[in-house]
Amino acid sequence: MVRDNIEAAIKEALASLGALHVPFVVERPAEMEHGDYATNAALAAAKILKKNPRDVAEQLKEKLVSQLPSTEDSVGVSAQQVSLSAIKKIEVAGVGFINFTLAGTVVKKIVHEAHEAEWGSNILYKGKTVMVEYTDPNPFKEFHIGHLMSNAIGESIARVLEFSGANVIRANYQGDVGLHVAKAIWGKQQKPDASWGEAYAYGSAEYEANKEEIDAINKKVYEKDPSVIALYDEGRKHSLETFEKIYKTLGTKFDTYFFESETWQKGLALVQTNVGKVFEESDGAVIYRGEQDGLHTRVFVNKAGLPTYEAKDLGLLMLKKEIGTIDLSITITASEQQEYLKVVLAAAKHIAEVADIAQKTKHITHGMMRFAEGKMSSRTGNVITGESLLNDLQAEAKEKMQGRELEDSEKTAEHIAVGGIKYSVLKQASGKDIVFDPAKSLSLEGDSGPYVQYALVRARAVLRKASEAEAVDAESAEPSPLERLLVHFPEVVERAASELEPHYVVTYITELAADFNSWYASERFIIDGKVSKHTVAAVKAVENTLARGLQVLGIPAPEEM
RNA sequence: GCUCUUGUAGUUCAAUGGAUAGAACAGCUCCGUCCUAAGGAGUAGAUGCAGGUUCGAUUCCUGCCAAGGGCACCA
Repeated sequence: MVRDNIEAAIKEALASLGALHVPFVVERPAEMEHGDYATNAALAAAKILKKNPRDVAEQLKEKLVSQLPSTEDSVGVSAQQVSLSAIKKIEVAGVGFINFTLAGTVVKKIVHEAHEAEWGSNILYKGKTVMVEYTDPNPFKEFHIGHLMSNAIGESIARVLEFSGANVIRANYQGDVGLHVAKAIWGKQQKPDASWGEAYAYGSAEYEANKEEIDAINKKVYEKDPSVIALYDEGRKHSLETFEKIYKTLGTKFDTYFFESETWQKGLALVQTNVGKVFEESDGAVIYRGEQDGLHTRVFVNKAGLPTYEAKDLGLLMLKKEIGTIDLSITITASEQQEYLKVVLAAAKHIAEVADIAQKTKHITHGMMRFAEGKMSSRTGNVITGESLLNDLQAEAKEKMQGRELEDSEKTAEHIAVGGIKYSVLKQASGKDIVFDPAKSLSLEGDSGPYVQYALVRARAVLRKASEAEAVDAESAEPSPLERLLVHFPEVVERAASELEPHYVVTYITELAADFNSWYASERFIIDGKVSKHTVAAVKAVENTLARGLQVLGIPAPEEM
């Protein structure tokens, strides 16, 4: 990437000025007049050297210019090997910024080769194996909106990491034992004709009145007692199959599944062998005193001797470790589990078997999805499940498309619904609550998944028409703002990968889509059956970049809409 | 009470210690025979409060205020 080359050159120039280890950034300036890249290196160095920033900037510029070849032969440079010779202009500006403007030929070259080149340096995570655990729904319960959020974030992080060269293992951890299972089974026993969802709802509602009976079932499930096993297997299978359909719609394919029915024994064993060392007994339970790490105390094994979720999570760490060498393990959950997981990981770091994997674990959280008031129709009463949300949005999308002749309007509506939800979830930095407005998420006016999808569809339509037109050579003009924006895509994804924040990609492709739409509205591409090769190349680059951007976000790209 | 997270236009979100805080929606003005107008152009509008560090703070530190999460056998 050009950016990397500039960064390396600046490092070299700084070193020759005697300023080592200066923290600086090379970024896209807010203003196009400031060039294609800008750095605060001189400002940062001036601080360390205790000199005037402008003077340092001038010196730095001199060094950089002296590194430029005297002949401006940038035409023979390929997109991957753009060197400093690709730079047309280096300027000192403002309080001491150094701005770089790329040679027009180089911008065009990068842009026009983009559709062929394997983009991205693929260096950041090259050779690294990263496990991403996300979605985590519980069999016997509904797939709710939180799972949708976890899925959207996890899938995009997985893809962004893959873009950066990582080998990603997608993992899903599901609670197939526990009280919720017992409630569902009890409900089904009482009402054999009810659906599993209704059975669970009934069991939940009746739990207090039938506590003993349901608790007994819970124990039987753990023990795989023959009296419940048939019903258990049926319900579990039904849930998992339902989930699998949703994953398919959402575009996720998991590599591995973990279940609580596999983690609890391992976790329990880990806790038991460390009582007196890591854990202590208190009031009949086994606890970890998180206060030693500035956290709080949590119960790992309850009075009855059963493992809590904490112990099960230790068992999960064991299972993850058994998969093989993992360089980074990412877990995505709702933010309400943030403090909880800190305690579990703190305890795990004291246990030899799982200390290493605990050390490598990063927790990414998402807030709750709240709904803009009064704008959500729900067919299932008060509860909006992930499924019903998808279905409602799909129906709404289909309605919006009425009058259009599409090959597969059902599929297109699905793509729009999924894109609308995912975009809404991914457009902001993770951790905060999301206010979801269904109408806005499907609207083509303004920031939305469909808006970006639509820009892509338009670009594709132009390319189709252009392929029927006569391609003519055009005078090579200076690159347009749109083309200059296209150059930055790889570094945006790389930043998303290094910070595990997909929203950078969302912001970027939205800007790109808007710029393209603006261009589209102001320009006629095909005139009298003729189209400039130049235009075709630029549109192709837009199409390619939008498609890739959506792809790393896990947002489907419809062919038409 | 302790602790974590978050406070940016009317609303929903951006901003890597830097250049004039950037978008979208809603508002107000405009653009319809043409490659998908499900679009586009323009306009107005914001950093919770008070200190501190810095050449420079939405960003870092301290205090306050406000919202949300967590704090013993649920997940």
